Amino acid sequence: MAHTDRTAESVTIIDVAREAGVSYATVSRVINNKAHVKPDKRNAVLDAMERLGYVVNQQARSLAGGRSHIVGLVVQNLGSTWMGAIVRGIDEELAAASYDLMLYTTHRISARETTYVTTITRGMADGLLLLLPRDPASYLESLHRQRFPFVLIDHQGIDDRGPAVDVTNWDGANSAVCYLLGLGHRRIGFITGNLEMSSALDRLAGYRAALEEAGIEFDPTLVVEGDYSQQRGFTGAGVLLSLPQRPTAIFASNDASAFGVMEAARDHGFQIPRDLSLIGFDDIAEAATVHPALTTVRQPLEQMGRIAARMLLQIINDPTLVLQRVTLPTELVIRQSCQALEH
Amino acid sequence: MAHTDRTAESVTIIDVAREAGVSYATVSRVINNKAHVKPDKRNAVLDAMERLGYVVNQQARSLAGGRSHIVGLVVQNLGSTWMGAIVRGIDEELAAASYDLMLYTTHRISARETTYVTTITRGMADGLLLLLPRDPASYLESLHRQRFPFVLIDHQGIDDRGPAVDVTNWDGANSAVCYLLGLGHRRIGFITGNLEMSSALDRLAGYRAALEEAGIEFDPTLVVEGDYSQQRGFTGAGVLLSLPQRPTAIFASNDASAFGVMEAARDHGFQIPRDLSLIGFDDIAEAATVHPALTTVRQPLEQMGRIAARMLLQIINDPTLVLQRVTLPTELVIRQSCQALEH
DNA sequence: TATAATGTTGTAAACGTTTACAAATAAATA
DNA sequence: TATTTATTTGTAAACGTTTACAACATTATA
Repeated sequence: MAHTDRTAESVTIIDVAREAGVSYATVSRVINNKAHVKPDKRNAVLDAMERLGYVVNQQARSLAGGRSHIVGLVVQNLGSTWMGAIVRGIDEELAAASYDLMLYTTHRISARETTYVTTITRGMADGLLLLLPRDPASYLESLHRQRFPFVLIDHQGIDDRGPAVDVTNWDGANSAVCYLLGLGHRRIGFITGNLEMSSALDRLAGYRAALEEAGIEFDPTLVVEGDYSQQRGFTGAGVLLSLPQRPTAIFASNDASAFGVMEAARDHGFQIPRDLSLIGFDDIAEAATVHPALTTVRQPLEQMGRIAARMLLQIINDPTLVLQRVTLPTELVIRQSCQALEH
Repeated sequence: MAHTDRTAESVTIIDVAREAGVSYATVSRVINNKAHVKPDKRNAVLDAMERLGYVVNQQARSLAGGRSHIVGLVVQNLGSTWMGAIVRGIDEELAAASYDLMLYTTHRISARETTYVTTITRGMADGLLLLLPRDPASYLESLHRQRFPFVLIDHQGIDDRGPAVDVTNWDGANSAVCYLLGLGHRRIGFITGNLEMSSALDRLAGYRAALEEAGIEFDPTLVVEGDYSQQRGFTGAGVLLSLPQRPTAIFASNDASAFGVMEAARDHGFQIPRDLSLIGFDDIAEAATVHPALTTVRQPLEQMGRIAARMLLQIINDPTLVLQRVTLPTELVIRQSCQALEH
């Protein structure tokens, strides 16, 4: 209420102790919710804290051996809806535990790798969330050796060992293609993601498996390499649609490239879904608002973030814990971008 | 090279001092590039640091009264290309100064406002970058009173006082509309941004001024309210295109809503630019790859981030410095989404 | 060469916490 | 009630730095 800015000159644990008439150790116990404090003293401390507008000094706390209450987030870049959703989930979960988020870009890390990771692990952060690091092998190894808490998001890890969160990429791709097959499509184009990422590989494998199951021979000309960008989706679709025997449906490895396919289709005078069926992957917000609304494979992005954060917090609180990889289910969301093939 | 992980057990300034045969104060001087250290000792320390793999403990450093080398970034959400570009600029600039980035969401701040801001200012961060906070008045005031270093990005501030970075929103909108007028358009639709933001207000004013200059009476039915989202751009364009006297051109307050206009135009069977000219604002990456490529008003997003970060660093290093608002120029980027009106 | 001025180095205290340990108090047992 | 045991509280040291100050070494000036 009225305790606005007396705080400006730094209220310490000692000020609180004096105000409450106890020792500073007792104040520390109250702050950290430790046992062995009588209810009346506890209340006195709480009151004093409120009155003085005390806030803990994290630096001092973590220097003294406690937790820093900071989690590091390693990302490539923040400019995608995809990332935004995951980070939102992470942030919500961390906020609930009053943890803060430190941002590290992979760009920086690769520069002075080991030193940088050491800097992070040396006190600055209690744990690390690695969001799709392209080639994390080297510092992953280092983190592992130092037994520093970390969780991988949407990445296979070095050997599938250790805590991670991902989704059923193979299943998702597989069911998307099965859906198209069910609609009567036989020539189904595929635009890959960035093939350095395991998610892209898994989706490709899911596509191929679905065709194989259906007894359709794999045609490499129907697969073009992309990189999860709208631009590459556009050019890839351009190639596919210019084929002598063009595909009647295209499965794009993510929504962004599917939007590129939409552009290309329009350029070629094809209407979706009448002349071409289209499926994406991710279900980012735009997928529902685009026209025609995009049929796509939903990844529970926000939930991925939440769960990863929760796992990390668990490990931080109990370092002996050995958590396994969590794989969340994908789900085919049927909208207006596909239709049955007419003969 | 070979100093991989001896670091695991925490190398301190004292270890370095022992190794180099000097006192720890000297080591501190070397680390902070202070004067009064003989070259040979300086080198001895540098060598020892390298040999031991020393990295500074930020917590201890800032507790002892130094800088934390952390800058806080306050944002609403990370899911837009727009934000991604700005943050990239910020990150690059900070990396060069070996500053780290702490992420704070406005969502969190509003919850326990003053306390939260105090927490940040009390040691955790040396300064704050405020990226488009919707209504920052209350904590802005608090920051100002505490003389805590901060820089506003793309926001007017309480009274236009204090350090900030923004762009010529009015000019940009004005020149876009002038361009359309030059092409012969007279009925020009406008889709606003989120009118709680000053940028949206400025762009609207620029639009109105251009019409007025050209002696065209302002027609309120040609202005529909949006919120910078693709979705609202779509619905807004729907309204405009269904008008008995539909506009021959639309100026959307940002690229995302312009993409919505594209969808709507297609739905109505209008082809851009033949039947409808369209201009956006921002020049995000997709603007160039979309089809037809979008004519738009470019904001130097990455540069905004860079400059804001640089200003903040300046203020941190010299708190007496009084920096003024920096307004960067926008630029009309002409692509394929507009054409001259035929009579 | 003696002295002042300047440059270099080291010692000690401080920053705000946590935590091991000791002391004091209260409760339980004989 | 005397003694043991458990609970509560306080004191002191530590975490890894920065920085004021004092001490020492060097160079410049007279």
